[in-house]
Amino acid sequence: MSTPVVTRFAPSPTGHLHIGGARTAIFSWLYARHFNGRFVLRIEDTDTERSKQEYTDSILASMSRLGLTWDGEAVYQTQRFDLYNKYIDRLLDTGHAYHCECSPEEVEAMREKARAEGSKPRYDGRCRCRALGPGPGRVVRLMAPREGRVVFNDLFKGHIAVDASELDDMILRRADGAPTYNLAVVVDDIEMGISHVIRGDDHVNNTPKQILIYQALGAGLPVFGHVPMILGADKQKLSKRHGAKAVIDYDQDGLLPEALVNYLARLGWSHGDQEIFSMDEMIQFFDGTGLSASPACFDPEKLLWVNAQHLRAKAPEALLPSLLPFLQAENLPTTDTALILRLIPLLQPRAQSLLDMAAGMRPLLAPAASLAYDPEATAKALTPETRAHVSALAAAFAALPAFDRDTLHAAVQTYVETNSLKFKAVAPGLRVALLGSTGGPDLMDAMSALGKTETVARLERAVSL
RNA sequence: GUCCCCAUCGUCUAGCCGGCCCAGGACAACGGCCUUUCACGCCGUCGACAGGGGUUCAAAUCCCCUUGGGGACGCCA
Repeated sequence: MSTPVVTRFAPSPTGHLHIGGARTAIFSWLYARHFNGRFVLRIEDTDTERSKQEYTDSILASMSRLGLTWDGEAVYQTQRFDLYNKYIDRLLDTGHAYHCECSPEEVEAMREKARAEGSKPRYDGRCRCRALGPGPGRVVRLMAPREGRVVFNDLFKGHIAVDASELDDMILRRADGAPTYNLAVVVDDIEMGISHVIRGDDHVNNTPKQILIYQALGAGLPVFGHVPMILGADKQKLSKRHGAKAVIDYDQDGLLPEALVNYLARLGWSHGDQEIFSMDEMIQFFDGTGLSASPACFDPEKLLWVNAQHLRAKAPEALLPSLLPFLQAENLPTTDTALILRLIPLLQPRAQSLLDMAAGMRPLLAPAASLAYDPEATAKALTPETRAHVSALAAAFAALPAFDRDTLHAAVQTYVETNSLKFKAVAPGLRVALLGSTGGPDLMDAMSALGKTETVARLERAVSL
């Protein structure tokens, strides 16, 4: 009988969900889903200066977009101050916390001094034994043990130990009465029944401090798991400059949510040599093992490749809704969904993103009148001689009983043979006449998808220009 | 400065309770094949165990040191 797994994601709404946060959320979510546990959300909005409702909304929207479903309602820390105060009072009552009247300036001076002496900057605990009561300008501090070691076994990083002398009497309640981060987190994790605290690596140093609070409270410890950070391509901490974009930005780039999740999960985690995972496979395979202990560099190119794999694996019908906005952004007509559905398979092997795909559809979807003919390609491929071939072929196509790729191919083949030509003698002209340039999907596929009327019209129009 | 963590190809990684590894896969790069173009795909090339000490018959795998990297040291979260 093991305890149920409950994990959480606890963003502070001071910005949009960026990929680093998304990745820790992914691991936390995967862990809960893998063990059929619960995954809950907590909004750490106690920094009223920087927290904004629009960011909360944005973060929740990004989570949904990525498919990271959470259980129950999100919890807001600003609504639980009574709870935190109850715990702080309990700590005060049991002698595990005390009031301190040192000013921020005094504490800063202590830190300076410690730094100058070559030790870790910390509060020296001078108010510990003064038995001060509450009062203006006073904070509540934890009566932290001065000796011993705080040790824990990290789910991903293994054994971690910190000497108690490294930790100071951290503030639990600010002078304005508001609880501090570390206190609130511990109280919430206890109250919410979190079994596994899976969070970013930047919190490893908070963990020993928080463990001290658990111990002062006489509460049992959850399992802690710190997932390594993501670094930019230059190995520096990921920032806006290094491509640390928000999840919503990737929507605009035409990335599929499942591809982004796949890439982010695979960054730092592995399951043998497998690169491409469906959401279900990730849930099935992510059991907390296989996660690297070291930071990983974000690679936009591989992300794009992963996206391409997902793009190709997806059914055209499933792709259509996500593609439509990109076509509209390209000012392409989107009313003929049957046509777009026929076009999608032609572009799937040629596009890495929905953005690519929409751009690649331009020569096929744009009205023939607005088709751009590449001057160089036209000059080269549409000579008087090839124009005659295109013209003749257009006539032949018009008479075709069917318009599938095989029929078309046979028609071209017949034309080529009866005129003792090579396939290559007519193909480039046909292509430029049809699409305006030399690149793009298979000719027969393209013509078949466009249909007889449009194809013939395009060909005739091109030779008359 | 102090503390914590980390260290395999340019990047993500497999391997890490030692021998199957003159280190495997993927992205990128480069070359080729396929081909009506562009792609896809396929084949191949380039390319790494940070350095130094140990332990051992045997170390990428265990231990120590050095170096390098990251994180953290708030009345922010």
